Amino acid sequence: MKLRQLAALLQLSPATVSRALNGFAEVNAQTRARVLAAAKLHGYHANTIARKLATGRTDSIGLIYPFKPSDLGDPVFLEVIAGLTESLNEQHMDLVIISAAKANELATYQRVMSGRRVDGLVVARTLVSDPRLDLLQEKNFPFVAYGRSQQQSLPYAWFDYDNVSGMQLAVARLAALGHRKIALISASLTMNFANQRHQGFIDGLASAGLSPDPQHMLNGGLSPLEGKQAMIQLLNAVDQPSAVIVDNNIAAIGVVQALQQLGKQAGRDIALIVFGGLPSLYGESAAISAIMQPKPRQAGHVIAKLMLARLNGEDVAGLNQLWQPELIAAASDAVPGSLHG
Amino acid sequence: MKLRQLAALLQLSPATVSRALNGFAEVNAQTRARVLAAAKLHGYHANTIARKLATGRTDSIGLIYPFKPSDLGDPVFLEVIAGLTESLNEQHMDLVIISAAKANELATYQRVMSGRRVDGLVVARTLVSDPRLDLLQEKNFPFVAYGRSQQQSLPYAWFDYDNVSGMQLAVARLAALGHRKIALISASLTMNFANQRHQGFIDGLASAGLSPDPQHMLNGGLSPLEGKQAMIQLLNAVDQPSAVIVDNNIAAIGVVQALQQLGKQAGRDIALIVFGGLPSLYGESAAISAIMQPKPRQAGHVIAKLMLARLNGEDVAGLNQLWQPELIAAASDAVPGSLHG
DNA sequence: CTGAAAGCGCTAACAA
DNA sequence: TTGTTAGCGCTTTCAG
Repeated sequence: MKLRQLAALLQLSPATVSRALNGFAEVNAQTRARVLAAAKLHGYHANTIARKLATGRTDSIGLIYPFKPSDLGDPVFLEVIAGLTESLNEQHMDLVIISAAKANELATYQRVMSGRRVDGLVVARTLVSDPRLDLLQEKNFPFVAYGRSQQQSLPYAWFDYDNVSGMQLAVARLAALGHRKIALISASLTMNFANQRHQGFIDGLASAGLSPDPQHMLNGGLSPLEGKQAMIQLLNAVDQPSAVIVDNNIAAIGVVQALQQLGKQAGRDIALIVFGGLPSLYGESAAISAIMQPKPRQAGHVIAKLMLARLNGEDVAGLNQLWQPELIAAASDAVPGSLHG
Repeated sequence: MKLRQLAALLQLSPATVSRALNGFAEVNAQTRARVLAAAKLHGYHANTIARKLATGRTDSIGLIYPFKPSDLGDPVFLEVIAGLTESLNEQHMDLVIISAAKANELATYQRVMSGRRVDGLVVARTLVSDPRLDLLQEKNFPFVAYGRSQQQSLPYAWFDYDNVSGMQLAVARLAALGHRKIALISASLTMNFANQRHQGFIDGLASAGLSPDPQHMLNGGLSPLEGKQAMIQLLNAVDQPSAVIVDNNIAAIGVVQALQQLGKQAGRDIALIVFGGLPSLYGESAAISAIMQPKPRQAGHVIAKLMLARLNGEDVAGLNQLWQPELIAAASDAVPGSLHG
């Protein structure tokens, strides 16, 4: 069933039927009722593609996604996506997930933008210096960044959790417990979240009157294996820290494995705080202190809102949201630092 | 930049440019080279929407997805999706994820099919009696089921792991170790995978000369909480089983939590086998015996292949694949059943 | 309030 | 091998 047929059936022009269906005000109430009834009766739905071509909009937003186990394992990210699609669907928009190998990621952006496959893009896992954002800004293509970057001269729409303050919370807590040797296990510092958390760590130490010890700051870990290796290195160090902060929950899994393997226990032998918390599916989750990014699903809703505003032509300078992480204290950081010196 | 402009630039007709770009054989080699060079130079990419309208294809397949934590936590499912998008993207097709609340899931199917938003649909988490498959078959809309159903009179394309034989493997292993009181924790038996595993359980017991004990067959669990409750019930039962099989890895997380909480250990106090294995991120994963569904990413590739064949008009009767699960033995089932009776 | 007509940007017969 | 000409199914001016 297509529009023309429906119109013929009703003895109306396609234009009127289209207007009735799309809720234009000028249509006679009775006519509209007839049209809607007939559409329902015959199960008519407008061909999405044709409508898209006519209106110029695709009613979909894209997420270019290099599928990697580490992303899939991040429950916060997945919840954000879930919230995002929820909100988009309310607006009759789709989320199109486009997988791209890391190597040709930029080329994929080019292709998607140039082919107008989507109305806008969500950029996740931002880098400190992010060529994707440069490209999008250069082409003036609508996007919302989930996470910020540090090299953009022009404003852009973004949502982010406050990585600096979140890490400061963690350090302040440990310092208050008397810890003076606090270690940090970071993801690669080219990733913006890791870079900011790293900065927050240094800031936090400074606030506590401590100075950073390069030996206690390991980076590069965004996998369980790397986290495990880093933790083993710390535990075997001559100058062992009394507390460890892990800046991401994927590496944290390896950290916990390392503790198990060496017969150590978080909260007894060493203090541990995980940024993002252990994946909620993880059994011991409740026992590990965490800096949590609250309400990830709602964060997805907000990203959708920012996107719609951007598509609506609102000034990007106002389209930012910075949410505060929260400290969820549990047993794992309960070791007073003084026991260890 | 649109096709017409590019054509004008090259002093060619739009048709020729289109043909050159789309690899039609009749185009002069030199002409094609010129066109491709110019397209590259100007970063021309065909407008996807216009192409879609002209060809009648959307070059995308859909996955209608009720976002729930349990799905997101299932790494096998996520890997399958990853593999699916990988293969589709090779064919320049997208996977469109459309989120739908459980309540209006069927209505969403109607809307998507009628609006021709996608060329085909992947149906996941099939039910023993699945109205979605009925609807798709009735409308003759292309689809591939990930998992089977049991009420379809007509053939359809599907991919599935052999749930019956997988569960038989688990039972046979435990029986061989001397266990005579084997319990099963199942997801809802309206879900086809759970139903089939349940059947495989009964079959497996029969092969071992054992008869099923209703007290040891609990169902309804597809969440950590439900798994935990079921396990606690079994552990506190007067007639305690010496071995437990959990039919899904989400509930299994709760099962492990229950063991921890009651101070029991899998492989020492009770034998445990998990269908699907514990999520790979889970620390103790390696220690838990599992029936694994091998190569989920390749399974995604296969689903893509089946879909393309279906869109190509191949007979659905031949478009099925049944993969065999594998037993990965570990310490968790090492308790001889004879110790317990 | 409704209709006629002109596209949206591309592809695909049919001609040449 | 290339060009001409119609559409794909809808929306949207512009008239009426």
